[in-house]
Amino acid sequence: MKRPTLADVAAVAQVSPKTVSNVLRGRPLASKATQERVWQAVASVGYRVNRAGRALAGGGTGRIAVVVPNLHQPYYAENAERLILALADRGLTSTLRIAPDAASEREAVFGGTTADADGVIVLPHFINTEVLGGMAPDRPVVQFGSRPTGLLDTVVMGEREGFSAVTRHLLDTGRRRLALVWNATQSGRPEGRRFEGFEEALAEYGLEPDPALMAAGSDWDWRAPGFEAMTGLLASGARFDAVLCINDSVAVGALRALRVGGVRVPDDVALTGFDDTDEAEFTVPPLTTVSPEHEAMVDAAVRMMVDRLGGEAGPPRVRQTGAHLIPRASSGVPR
Amino acid sequence: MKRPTLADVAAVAQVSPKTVSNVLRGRPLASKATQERVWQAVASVGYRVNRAGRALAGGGTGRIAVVVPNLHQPYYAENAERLILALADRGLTSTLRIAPDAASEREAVFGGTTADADGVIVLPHFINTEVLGGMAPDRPVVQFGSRPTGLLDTVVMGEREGFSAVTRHLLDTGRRRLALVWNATQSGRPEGRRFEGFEEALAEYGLEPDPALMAAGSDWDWRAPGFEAMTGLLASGARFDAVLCINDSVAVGALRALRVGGVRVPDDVALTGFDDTDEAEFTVPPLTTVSPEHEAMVDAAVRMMVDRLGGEAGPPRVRQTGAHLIPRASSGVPR
DNA sequence: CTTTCTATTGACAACGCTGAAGTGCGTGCC
DNA sequence: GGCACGCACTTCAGCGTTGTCAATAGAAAG
Repeated sequence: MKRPTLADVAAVAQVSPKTVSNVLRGRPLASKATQERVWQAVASVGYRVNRAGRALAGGGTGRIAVVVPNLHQPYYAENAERLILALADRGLTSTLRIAPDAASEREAVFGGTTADADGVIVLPHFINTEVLGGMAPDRPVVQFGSRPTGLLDTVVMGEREGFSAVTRHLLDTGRRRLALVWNATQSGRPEGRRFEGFEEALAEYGLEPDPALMAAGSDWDWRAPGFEAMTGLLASGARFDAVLCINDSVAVGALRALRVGGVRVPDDVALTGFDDTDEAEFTVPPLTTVSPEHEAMVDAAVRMMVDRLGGEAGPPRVRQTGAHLIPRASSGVPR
Repeated sequence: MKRPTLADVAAVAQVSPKTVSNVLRGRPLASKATQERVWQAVASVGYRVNRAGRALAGGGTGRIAVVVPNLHQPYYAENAERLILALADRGLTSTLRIAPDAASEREAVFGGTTADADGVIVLPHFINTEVLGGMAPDRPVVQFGSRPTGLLDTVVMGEREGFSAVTRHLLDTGRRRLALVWNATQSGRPEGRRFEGFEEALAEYGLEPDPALMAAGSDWDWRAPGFEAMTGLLASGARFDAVLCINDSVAVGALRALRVGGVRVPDDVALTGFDDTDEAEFTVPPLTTVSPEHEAMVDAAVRMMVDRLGGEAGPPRVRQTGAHLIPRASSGVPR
């Protein structure tokens, strides 16, 4: 009736509970024969570990916290899903935490609200070197995306390569006046690896970014800010024949603004996003975007986590994945 | 250095650990004065309960599992977010589980994979009376959306009212040949409360559903099936002046198919969705949809959960919320 | 001035598991 | 033959919390 415990398994296998525990944890202490017997006993009584007991005794919780700022942005939802499923493949359960502001993000990474997890994978929105303030967490933390701080294991996408690829793509197809819809930054101007990729590609054509063609949405990467920024750019009277958005959601907002403004995509203006979220495939017209190689990123993040849980020491590592262009109709050649 | 325990609080407050526990759980056993003292001690040592200890001792985990089939569909991601945040408001932590198939959904509801939760809120994709097979779970389970089985507490949206409202809206604005893009059903024909709403509204105009104007996507409510179903309908040569989709994602897929087919929305054909997901606001043209009153649904679900956790007994309840039309350009009057 | 309550608090033994520290017993070595 | 050693396992105590039941004190009752 009651859920079976280690002791029940032990009784059946004719060994001590501790031995059962050792076998379950994969410790190479027991003989082959004993291991065999234990596993059979486990199966026969239908044993499943009691995580509370294990956690209390110091054996860890077997749980990884996945921390995102929200789930309504496809970028976060889709990556959270990929991470959770990948962790499950490795036998790790996960618990998702939504940290909508800087304080809760920090809390989630450094303990408080995720005390019941052995490790944390965070898709940060606020974290930066300043926020961390030199603190190092007391358990494995992997940062997924965003700028490395040097304090956490981090997986970064090929932001620079990816963005220079879209930029080149637009230049190659004859666009010359490239506008940017960015998210707000401290400095008030676009910055970061993606922007570097942009400059890099322009330079190859002997061009430079034009400040008059840059629009920043709010700090939050999302559709409405993209819409507003684009609307503002249109109202400014600036002339451009392509718009590069910092990500897909912003592009979806921008697309609508272009439509409202009577601008045809791609005939009058080409439009591109970044991230390869599902929504990009079904916009009208479908959105050209950059794939950050989701599989590779998730794989790298999970692998780093598993290694650290396995006791691997050493300074924070940074793994970089590639990025490739996904050309679609939104950046098609004008008729 | 170490995380403070009940004993530490007890020492400061000059009472036994058990009394501290009682105060923390809100038991009305201790005197006012003692309660006061305990709370101050808690604050002064910065105590936070150790959930593993509590769970082991039988005090519950204070955790609610939110179960969804996936996170890449906005409907699930957005509602999971709302639920998680609403639970947090009530002081309940949550753990999100992805159950992509019938077996894991069942497992999640009946224990196995969510043994570490005091209760479960499930946004089902597979659950039906048959799958449950008369089983009653041994802890509070609230079903969010989908068809009630009579076995679980359930929150349902105003599906019938909502769908009859969109239907009437289309009829009121002069549309007469209404097509349906549905998800696959056992019977192969559209069914369910939404369909009833459709029939009901048609009947008011002396009309009947036309089988030639019905298209079913795959079982999965998602964009690609919507695209395929719509493409098929267009290829069939059927003539229609409006398309009602079972939900927003399907509508997004259908919109693209219409566009590819050279059909103008809303000039040639009006298009509608259901669910009021974020994506509906930013399609081109923006999508007319039905809001299931998210706040009310989430509120009802959380409230039922809290009541059950509080020990409320009785047979499964069903709470129904309303639904209202959100008219947008996709169902505008043709010029 | 006992006796019986009532209100408040405490002692104790779990809960299921794991780290640390053994216990035997057979081997290999000089 | 004596001794150290390694192997295969076990014993023990305790992780932080809670339910059960006992204990204490003071008040009310007789």
